[in-house]
Amino acid sequence: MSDSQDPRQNRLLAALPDDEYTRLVPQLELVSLSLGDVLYEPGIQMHHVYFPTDSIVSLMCVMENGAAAEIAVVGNEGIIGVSLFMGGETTPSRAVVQSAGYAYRLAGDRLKEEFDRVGGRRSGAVHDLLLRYTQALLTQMAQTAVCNRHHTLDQQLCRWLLLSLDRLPVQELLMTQELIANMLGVRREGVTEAAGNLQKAGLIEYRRGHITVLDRVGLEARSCECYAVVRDEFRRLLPEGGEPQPD
Amino acid sequence: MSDSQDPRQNRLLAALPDDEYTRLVPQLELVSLSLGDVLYEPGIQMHHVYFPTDSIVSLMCVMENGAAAEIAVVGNEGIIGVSLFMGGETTPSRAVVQSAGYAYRLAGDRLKEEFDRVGGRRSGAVHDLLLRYTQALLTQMAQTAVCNRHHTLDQQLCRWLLLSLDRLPVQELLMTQELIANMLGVRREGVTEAAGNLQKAGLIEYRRGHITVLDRVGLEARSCECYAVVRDEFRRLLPEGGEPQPD
DNA sequence: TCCGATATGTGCGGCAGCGAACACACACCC
DNA sequence: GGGTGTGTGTTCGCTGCCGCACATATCGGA
Repeated sequence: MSDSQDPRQNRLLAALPDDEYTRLVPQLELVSLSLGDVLYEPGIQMHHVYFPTDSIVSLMCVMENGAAAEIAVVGNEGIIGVSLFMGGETTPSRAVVQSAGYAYRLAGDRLKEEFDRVGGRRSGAVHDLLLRYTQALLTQMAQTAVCNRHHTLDQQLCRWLLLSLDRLPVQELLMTQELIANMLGVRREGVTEAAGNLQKAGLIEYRRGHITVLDRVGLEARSCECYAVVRDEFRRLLPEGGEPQPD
Repeated sequence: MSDSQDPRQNRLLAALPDDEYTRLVPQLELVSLSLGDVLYEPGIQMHHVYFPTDSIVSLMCVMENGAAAEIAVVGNEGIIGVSLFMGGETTPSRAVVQSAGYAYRLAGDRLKEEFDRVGGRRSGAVHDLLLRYTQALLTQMAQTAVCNRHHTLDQQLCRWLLLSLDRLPVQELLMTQELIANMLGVRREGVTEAAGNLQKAGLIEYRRGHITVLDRVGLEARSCECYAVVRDEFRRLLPEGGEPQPD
């Protein structure tokens, strides 16, 4: 996994001009993230932002009674901890590692410094890039909201699989149905049924915590439009678009 | 309504330091917004941002089949058109006037100018304020997503009424059940039933497009926690908190 | 004052997802 | 290679909301 050891595996970092990038690199710290690790708790002061390379992190909204739902997913296209540069310092949501891997982390005040830097000639590449990412994040949340309202579990599962897949270098997810249910905020049995449908349709293969995607195009067809909306908006707002999809 | 003719009825404008404010004021244009007016369509280039004074605007996410859902509501605490300073220029959502009234509008490039201004001594008050507002907006969207997932229509109606009420100078809404249903992305009949429940409970009074809130505290008790989460986050992030509530 | 448009109330069958309880089956470890 | 824990499949009745169809009430203008 020497690939994950290159900060520029993260597409935000990769999109920075060389001078900004070289200024930041020495401050980046490679960290290994395990499934279930919690990067942020609601209301707790954050100290770092994270740039995933081959890990995936879910932003979850947790309610008083413990019920929860994923509101966005962040992989190598993004950053965890936008509130550190947005000015709020904390958020009411939780960040949980959904797929183990690596990320580079950076002290919040270091990022802020770079974010606020106007620079002699160049006008804040870090600043502009992070704001564009944040707008993409807004879109993802908005789409999640409307998706929760209108779409069936089958469709949402497809969307979720695709969004995760786009953020991984492989076509396989290590993920139990229980965990997926937690992310989507539904019953585990519901996921069992939906996943069974997809398997019967020959779109995925399931074996005890391993999901392999067999027919990506079929998944997209079965997914609600929310996946495409989010993907396209990321492509529009961020360099190199939503994903370096092979096909 | 001479009150609505004061830009500082809008709490973002009110929160600006005097020099920024006086620089902006001459550029502000008072506009009257009627129920149903559309300020932005998905993907269309925006030219202005809007600072509501006594109007309310809903941000809607509209799907291919026409189904829609509100993802956030903006009143005198906020601004419509964050993508103009976030860098995206457009959004995939629609902005619809939910409650008629006034707003001040400002050319996008003028706002951007002020947003990017670093200023001699002061470090971008406009910049920081708008980013904090945007973070609050993020929270509102996130909470909408989880609310759509987990809460009953009764609870959501309460939340919606309270959020709208906080953004109005009066305790009465001009709003048909049909429109509310559109906002929430549910059936009109469902709203009829939920509103009937609230009326039976003595919390509101309903008469053909007019909703009067009789027992605000009761509404809050019946609402899901989402209302309080959003309100508190606005209070935390923005000067003077979520609302100048009388009680 | 009456009419018509518009808003609201109500009743049906249907379905997706919930919550609980249980049977099975695979993987891994000793 | 046999157990044990943890994933997965399946069943039940129940509820909340949908989609449709229609009855009634209210407002505002001619």
